Formats: sequence, structure tokens, C-alpha cells
Amino acid sequence: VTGIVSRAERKERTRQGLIEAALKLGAERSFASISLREVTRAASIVPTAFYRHFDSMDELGVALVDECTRALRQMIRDARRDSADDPIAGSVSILVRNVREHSPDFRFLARERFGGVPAVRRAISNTLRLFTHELTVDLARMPGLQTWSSEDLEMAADLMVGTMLETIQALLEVDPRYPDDEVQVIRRAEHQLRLIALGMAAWRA
Amino acid sequence: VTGIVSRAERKERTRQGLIEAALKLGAERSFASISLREVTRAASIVPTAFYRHFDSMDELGVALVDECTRALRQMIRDARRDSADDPIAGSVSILVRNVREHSPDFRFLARERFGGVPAVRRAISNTLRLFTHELTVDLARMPGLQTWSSEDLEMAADLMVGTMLETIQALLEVDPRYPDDEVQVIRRAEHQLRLIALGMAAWRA
DNA sequence: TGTACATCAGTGAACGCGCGTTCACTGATGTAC
DNA sequence: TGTACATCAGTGAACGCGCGTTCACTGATGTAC
Repeated sequence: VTGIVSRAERKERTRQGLIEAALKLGAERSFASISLREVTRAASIVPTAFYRHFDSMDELGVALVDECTRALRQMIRDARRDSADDPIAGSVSILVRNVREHSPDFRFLARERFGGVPAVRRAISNTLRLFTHELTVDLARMPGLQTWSSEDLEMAADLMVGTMLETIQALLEVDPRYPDDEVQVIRRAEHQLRLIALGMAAWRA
Repeated sequence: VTGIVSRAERKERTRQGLIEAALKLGAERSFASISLREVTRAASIVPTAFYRHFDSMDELGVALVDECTRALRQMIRDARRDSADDPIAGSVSILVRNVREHSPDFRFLARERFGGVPAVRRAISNTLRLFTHELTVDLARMPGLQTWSSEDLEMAADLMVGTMLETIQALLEVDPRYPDDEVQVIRRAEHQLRLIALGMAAWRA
């Protein structure tokens, strides 16, 4: 096991171990209530070794946001690439799949979005703003929306992003023992987005 | 100062003092990271006296939700009573006024909605569900929506509540030094609700 | 290739501190007669 | 109304514990020659 990997590689692995341990803990409790010792215990290193990787828990928090928003950005990229004949059902199913596959990341994001450390909150809010902006650009290209003001486009994009966020949070709260509840959440999200689309078709028409 | 008030009254005042102290602390940091000693310090009593009022911080958390959701329920009552000729602008202005007047309460609710202690989270989620349910009932009475299924009514009510929640969170994040930002948030919220209303008019029509 | 030294991720003992909780107490308020 | 006793909100000392952080260290990996 030893000898083959370089010192730098081993260090990077330990760093990832710390991030993963913190993410796991942060999926269940607020980041502000997690101690440095807990994280190192979960990562199987001694508390003092923490400082070889981060100056403080705050710094680990920011690294954690980087890690989590990667999942979010991946989802956004998936959704933009996919141009199915039913973009609403397509987006929702991409969302459901991503939330399932990266549930600790989304759990952390949902919890810390308004949760705790200012540095963490700011990093999350920036990523969400980026998401809304990209959706605005996508909407601007759609036939029928080319005459819309940028304010109206942003208003609609914000509404759609908000609905997606509420859906993510609903998905995370669903009890996995009742898979029907998840089906209901998905149905509701699709209907809500369809209703928004209908509203957009009627908007200032 | 002494002698006039009963023992029970004094006890109740101290209890309120604990709740207010915790609310003040909870408006700025996650409830899970606040210690029993901090709360008693802010309420000017000795740590051990805490147990005359609550068995644990968890129990105080639930009392705190009661206190905060009172502000929320008041807002809901205001909004339902008000039957102006423009219910959307009316609801939004009621929402803005309430958020301004009870910002620590709403800050606590926003933070703890996904934040920390399960007991607190559950209490908040119950109140929000109640809110959605009441709005569903209100919608069912509206002309033009009487033929809607209860599933569709709930879907629409949920969308409106979600939009209001996102608006509350945006209002809390606005920097008070730039009042124009608040105006923008209000404008956007009104437009989003109008767009939803348009969507409802076109829904399965 | 072999040797001698430098680097540095991780160790383990130790520290002072704030924490939640226990306990016996105090003294003002409340109650019974 | 006055007295004797009960109640109980708040006190203050004490406890054991996990915390973040310091420090000198170890020993495997890396580097220079």
C-alpha cells in the first residue's frame, strides 16, 4: 500500500478525506455545530494534523462549498445540454437524478444557504445567481420571448429557479420508505413549471 | 419594583426574556451553535435557572418556533382579511410590512427551516403546510377555480407560498443601505405572482 | 547506485476554557389557620 | 390581621467532558551529491 504513491498524493487524499467527512457530517447537522475534532475523527487522523490542510473550520467550509456547488453546476450543465421535446419533464428528471446521486451535497447546500457561516452563504448565493443568469440567457433565445425586457426575463428565470430549489428541498425531505411521496413531489414540480410556462405565454400578450 | 407582581408573573417575564434572548442570538447564528449559557447570560439569569423554564435547549427551540410562527400566522391572517381590489399587490405589501416589523422572527424561521434541530424544523414545516392548506381553501372559493381538483389547487397554492418564501428570504438579504434593491424585490415578487395568476387562468382551460 | 541530510504529514501529550448538568442553598411570595 | 409553614424562582460552587490550539516528536518520502 505504501511506497507507491507520492507524499503529495497522500496529502491530497487526506484533504479529500477531511472534505468528505465534513460533508457527511454537514448533511445531517448545521456546519456551525460541527467541531474540528469530529471532522478529524471521521477522517481517521489526529486533530492537530487538520492544520496541515486548513487554517480553520471556516476555510474548510469554503472548500466544502466548492465541492458541493460542483454537483449543482454539473446539474445545470446537464439541463442546458439536454434539449428534449419536453424540456420541463426533462429538467425535472435531471434534477431528481442529481439530487439522488449527490444528496449529501444538496443537503449541505440547502442547510447552509441561509444557515450559518457568512463565507459559506455568500459562496452559495453566488452560484445560484449564476444559475439564474444562465437561465435568463437561455430564455432570451427562445422563440416568443425575444421581445421580452431583460427585467421580465430575469423575473421569470428567478421564479423557475425558486421553484426548482423548493422542489430540491421537498425531495430531500421525502421519506424514502414512501416512494409515492417522491412521485407526488415530481408531479407537482412538473405542473408548477407548466403553469409558469402558461403564465409566460400569456404575459403581456 | 418588587412586591407588586406575583411570582407567576415574574416567572413568565423571565421565560419571555429567555425566548427574546434566544431569538436575538438566533437571528444572527444558527440555533444549534447557541449554548444554554449564552442564552442565560443574555437574559441575565444564572445558567441553572434555565431549567426552571425549559428541560433543554431543544424545548426552548420549539417555544421559539411558536413565537416566530405567531408573526407568520399574523401575516397570514392579515393577508386573508384584506380583500382589496388588487390582492397581489396587497399581499406583497402586507408581507413586506410584516418582514420589516418582525425581521428577527423571519430571520430565525428562514435559517432554521432547513437548518438544524429536527424538532424546530418539524414545527416550522407544519406551520408552512398549514399556510398552504389555508391558501388552498381560499383558492377553492374563488370564481373560476371551483372546478379545479384539490391536487391542482394545492399545487398552485404551494407555488404561491414558495414564491412568497423566496421573496421573504430576498427581503432579508437586501442591504438596507440600498432601498432601491428592496423596491426591485417587491416589483419582482408582484410580477411573479401575476405571472402565476395568468398561468392559473390558462390552466386546463 | 549508495549515502547523508532535508522535508513535512501525521503523532501524542498537554494546556486552559466554556460547556451542560448536579446539588444544596436562599429568601421572597403564597397559603392555611 | 398575624403567625407559622410551604413553595419555588433564582443562586453559586462544583463536576467531568470535549473543545481548539501549542508544542516537540517521529519516521517515511524526497533531494543532492
